[in-house]
Amino acid sequence: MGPDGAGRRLKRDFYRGDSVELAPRLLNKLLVTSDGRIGRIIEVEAYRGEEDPASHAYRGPSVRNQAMFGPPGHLYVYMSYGVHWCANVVCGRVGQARAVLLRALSPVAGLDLMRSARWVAQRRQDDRDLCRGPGRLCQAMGIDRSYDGCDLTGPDARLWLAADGVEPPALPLVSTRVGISVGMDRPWRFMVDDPGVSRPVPRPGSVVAG
DNA sequence: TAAAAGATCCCCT
DNA sequence: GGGGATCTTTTAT
Repeated sequence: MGPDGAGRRLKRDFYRGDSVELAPRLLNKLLVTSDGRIGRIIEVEAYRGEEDPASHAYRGPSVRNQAMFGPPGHLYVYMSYGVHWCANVVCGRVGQARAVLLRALSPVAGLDLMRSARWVAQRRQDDRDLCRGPGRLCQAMGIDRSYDGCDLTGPDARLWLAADGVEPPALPLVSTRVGISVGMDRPWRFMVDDPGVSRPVPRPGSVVAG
């Protein structure tokens, strides 16, 4: 742990690789907010710009996906079905539109803030569901439209990633991505099997290693 | 006008 | 722990 109690903040160079290469390296890293919320990344999906029919960037730049085409180390936030926000870590080079969707965290710190951000009227209040799923993750961490395009490496960042010495799994769970109708053949979903959080279940017919 | 990188919620066993 | 209805923005046709 670093002096701020949340490991060392990742720098720009960490994000320069391709999304398929970066995604498994994000596992077990910490997602940290400036108000003390910390979660360990346990599930991600890689999206690959113009080469990936499931990517928002497949048909080129638009108002929404602008951040995906920008520099690495920034965040791309979009609204899914008018209901929930989803957060992606932009990587690769400018113009490539590579990004990794953050799908689940294991809560580490600031759980009271996460709970108050999420449980307004829900009947079922289970800490295992606090950051499980891209929508719940964003709600718990306070990520909304105002975070779209923000720099995760800037000195005044409200949100960043950190490493605390816990390495990514040597053999992560791997499967096809969730909720897409094209590009289903690509095994670009990566997971840590965290007993503290509901077990992620790869879809039938998917490739599973480890 | 229709589809979307559905997930989340409630209700049920 | 599992299944189905529902939420309502954004983009593409």
